[in-house]
Amino acid sequence: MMTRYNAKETETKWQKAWTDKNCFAVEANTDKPKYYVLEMFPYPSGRIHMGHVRNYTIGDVIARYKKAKGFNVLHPMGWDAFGLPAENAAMARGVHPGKWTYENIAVMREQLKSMGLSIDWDREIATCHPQYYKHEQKMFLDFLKVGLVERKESWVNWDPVDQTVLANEQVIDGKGWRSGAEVEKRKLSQWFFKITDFADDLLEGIETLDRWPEKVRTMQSNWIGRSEGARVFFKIKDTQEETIEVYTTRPDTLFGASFCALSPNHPLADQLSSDNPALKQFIADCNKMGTSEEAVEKAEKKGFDTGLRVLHPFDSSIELPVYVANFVLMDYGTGAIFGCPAHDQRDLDFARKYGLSVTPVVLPADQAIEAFEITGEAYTGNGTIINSRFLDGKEIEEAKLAAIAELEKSGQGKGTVQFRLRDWGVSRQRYWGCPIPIIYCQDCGAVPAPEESLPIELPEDVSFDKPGNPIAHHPTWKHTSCPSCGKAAERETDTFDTFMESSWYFARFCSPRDENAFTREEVDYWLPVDQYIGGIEHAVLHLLYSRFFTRGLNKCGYLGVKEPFKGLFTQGMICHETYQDAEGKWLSPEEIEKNDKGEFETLDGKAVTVGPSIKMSKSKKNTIDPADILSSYGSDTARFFMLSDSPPDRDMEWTESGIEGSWRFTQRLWRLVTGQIDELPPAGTPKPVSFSDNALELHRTVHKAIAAISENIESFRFNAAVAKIYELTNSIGQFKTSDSSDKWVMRDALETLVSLVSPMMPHLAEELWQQLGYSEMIVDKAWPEFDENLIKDQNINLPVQVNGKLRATINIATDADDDTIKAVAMAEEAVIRSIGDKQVRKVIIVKNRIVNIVV
RNA sequence: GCGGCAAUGGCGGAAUUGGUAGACGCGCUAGCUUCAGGUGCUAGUUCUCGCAAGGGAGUGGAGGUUCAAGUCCUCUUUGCCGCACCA
Repeated sequence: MMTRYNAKETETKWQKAWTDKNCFAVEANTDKPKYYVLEMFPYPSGRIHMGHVRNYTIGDVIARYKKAKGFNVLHPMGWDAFGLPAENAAMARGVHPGKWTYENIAVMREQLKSMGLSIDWDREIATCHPQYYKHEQKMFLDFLKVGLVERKESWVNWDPVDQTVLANEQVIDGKGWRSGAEVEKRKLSQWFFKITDFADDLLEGIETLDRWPEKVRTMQSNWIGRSEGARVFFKIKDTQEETIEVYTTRPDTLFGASFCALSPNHPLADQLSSDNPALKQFIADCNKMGTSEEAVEKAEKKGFDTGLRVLHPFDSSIELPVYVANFVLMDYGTGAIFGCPAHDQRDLDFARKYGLSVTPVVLPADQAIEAFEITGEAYTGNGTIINSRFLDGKEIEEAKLAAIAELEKSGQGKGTVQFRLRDWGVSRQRYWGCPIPIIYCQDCGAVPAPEESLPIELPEDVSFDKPGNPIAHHPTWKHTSCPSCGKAAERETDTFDTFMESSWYFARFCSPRDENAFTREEVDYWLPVDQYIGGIEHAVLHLLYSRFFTRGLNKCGYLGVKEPFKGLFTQGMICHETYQDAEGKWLSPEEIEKNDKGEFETLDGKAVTVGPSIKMSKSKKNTIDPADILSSYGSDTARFFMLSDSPPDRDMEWTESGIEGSWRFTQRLWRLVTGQIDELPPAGTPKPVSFSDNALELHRTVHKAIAAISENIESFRFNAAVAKIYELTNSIGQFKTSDSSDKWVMRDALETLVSLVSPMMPHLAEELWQQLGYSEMIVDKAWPEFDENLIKDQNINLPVQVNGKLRATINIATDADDDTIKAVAMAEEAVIRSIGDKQVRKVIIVKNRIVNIVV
C-alpha cells in the first residue's frame, strides 16, 4: 500500500533541515566563483501576492541551480519598508506606521519561508530600521560634499491628496502615481540629486548592459532623451540689451524662422502679463487647461502676440514677433522656441492660424526649387539648404555645424546638448521615511547635520490628526542647535523619497550588519548583482535611480562598480479570468462554482458572466491568495505551476486546472520513485559493464534531458525545462526493468530526475533523495553532468522530402556518407511513388537534418 | 502620431544556424481499473477527403527570396507595451 505524498509535513521538515544546517548562509570567499541573485525586495503590505510567488520562484530556481553548479551564491531578502501605505493605515486604523510595518514583515517573512526559498535570512534588512537609514543619511551628506546634491526653488508636482511632492516619473497622465489625484504645480524649496550630471554616463552605460531586456534599455534611453542642438539668443528689439534664449535642434533652419514663442510659464511671459490683463487671462487659461484636458484639445495650437519683437541673429533687419504659446513647455529646453513653419508641423499649424510667413529652407533631393512649396504638411526630411544665404547648398548636418559656428562667433548662441531627464527631487512631506539630515539656521542657512549625530531618528510619538507632515507638527523634534554657530535652529522636517532606500539596498546585502554602510572587500567581491529579477513597472524609476546612486557611491569611494545590475530579467504579470453577476458586480473565484452543465454560477445558483483573463487586481476581484494555494497544495506544486506553461517574461494565466495538473505531477513523481525503490540496487552500486538496448536508450534520454534542462534554465526557458521534466518522467514511466543492469539504469534515471527537478520542487526532491538512500541533502549535491557521447545518436530518423514535401523518414547511421543516404532514401517506396516518372534534378542532403529530392 | 514587441490546434505554449510544425501541459473523446474527498491506467485528439491504405491544406493576411520559410525580406491587419506638443 503506497502512501500519498504529504506536502505540508514534508515541506516543514525540509525547511527546518535547511535552517538547522544553515544551508544558504554564505561568505565572501574567492575559491568559488560568486553569483549574486536578487529579486526586487517586497514592500511589506501585509501578505504576499501571486506576483511575489512568481518573482521569488524564478529567483530561487536560478539560485539553487547556480549553487548546484558550484557557484558561491548570495541570495538575500529584505523589506522596502518605508512608504505611504503605512501612514494611510495609521490614519485609517490608528496603528503606528512602525508597528504596522513590522507586523506585516513578520507575516510575510513566514509566508516566504513557507515557499522554501534558498535565502540567507541572516542578511535580512528592513529599510525603516535606523541602522539601515543612518547610512543613507551619511550618503546624502557625502553626495552633498561632492556636489551631487543641491537645494533649489523649483516648480514641483504637488499631489493634493498625498500632500507631497512627486517626481516627474511619479506623475502618470497628469495624476499622482499612487493617489491618482490630479497633480498641481507649486513652487517649493526642495532637495535634488543632480542625476543630470550623469546623464551622458547613464546613457552610455546602457550600451554595456547586454544582459538587460532591449525594451528596458530603450525605455531608459528615451527617458534620458538626449538631443543635440543649439541655444540661440534673440535680441529684443526695444531694449537691444535683453535677449530671449531659445533651444533648437534645427539651427540649420534659422533662416526659415517666422516667430518666437514663450511657454505660458516662462518668466518673461509672467513679467509681460503684469501690465497686460488680456495676456494674463491667456496664461491663466493655458494653466487651467492643465494636463487632463490637454489630450482633448491637443490639436489646437493657441498663441498670444505679446507685441514684443526680436531680431534675427544672422540679420538684425529681420524682425520676428514674440508669442506666448500653449504648446511650448517650460520644462524642456529653455521654455522658449523659434518657429520654423516650413519644417515643423506644430509651427506650421501655428503659422497658418496666425497668418505668419512660411519660408522653405530645406529642399528635398527630388524637388525643383521653383516648384517646391509647403502646403498642409511641414517637410522634416533630408535635403539641401535654400533661401539661407551662407548656408545655401549645404546638407542639413553640415548646415547645423555652420550655423552653430556662426552663432558662437557672433556671441549669439552656442551648440549644446539637451536632456529630457530632470534632476531627481527627493524631498517628501511625509512621516514614514528617512529624515533628511539638515539643520536650518537663521544665520548659517542649511547646515549638514554632524556625522556623529546620525542616525537622526524619526520621532515615535506622532499624530496623524492634521493633514500634511506629522513631523512638522511634532512639538519638540525639530528644535535643535546649529552645528556651526550653536544658535537655536530647526531640523529639516521633510523625509526622503522612498526610492532612495531601494537605490542601494542591493549593496547593503553584501555586509548587512557592518558599522559602515559597506565593507569594501565584501561589496567588491559580490557586486554587481549577476541576476536581478523583478517587474517591468520599475523599468525607469527604480532601475535608473539605482544606476545613478551607484555612480554617486562610486564617486564618494563607497564601492568600485558603476553598474549595479549586470543581468536583468523582467517577469510578466499573473492574470486570471474575471467573473460578473447579472448586475455587473465583480465576483471572486470563491463566490462561484461550476454547475452540472459545467457553467459557472453563483453559490446561490445565479448566472455568471465569465470575462477575459486580466491582471489580478483587488478591484476586479480576480485574485488568488497564495496562502490558500500554499496550504492546500504546498509550495512545490505552486512553484512548479508558476514555471510551467508560460515563458516567465510573458503574462501567465492562473487556472485551477493548471495548478491541479501540477499537483497530479507532484503525486506522480512521488509514486514513480517510491513505488519501485525496494526493487532497485542500493545507492552507490557500480555501473554495469553493458546495458540492454532499451536500457541504453533510457540512459541516453536521461543524458539528453540533463543537457536540455540545464540549457533551458540558463536561458530562462523554464516552461521548456518543465516540458523536458515531463518527457523524462514519461520515458522513465514506460521503462520496464528485467535484469540488474536495467535496474541500475532505472535508479540512475530516477536520481537524475530528482536532481533536475530539485531547483523547482526542492522539498519533494529532498524527500525523494532521502528515500533513494542518501543521508546528504540534495541541496548540497552537484548538478548532474552529461556525457557528450551519450547525447550523440548513432542512428537517427532522417526525413526525406520530394520537392519540399515530406514523403518518408529513413533510419540511418549518423555517420553514413551522402551516397549511402541517397541510396537508402531513393529506395523508399513512398519516395519512388512520389518521384514517379519525373526526372530527378538534384538531391540535397543536409547531414543529420534532411534529404530533399528535387524533381 | 512615434518607437518597440507579439500573432502557431478548443486553450497555455514547443520548434538550434531556415531543415519532419504542433513537443509538453490543460481540456475533450472512448475504454479499463479501483477507490468514490480533487484518483490511476490505455488509446485518440490541427483541419479536411477517405472504411482504410493514402491524399490535400495549414503558423493573422498578401507578395518575395530559397531545393526548403513559423523562422529571412517587403507591404498589410490586429493586439499589447512604452513615449507623446521634447522645439
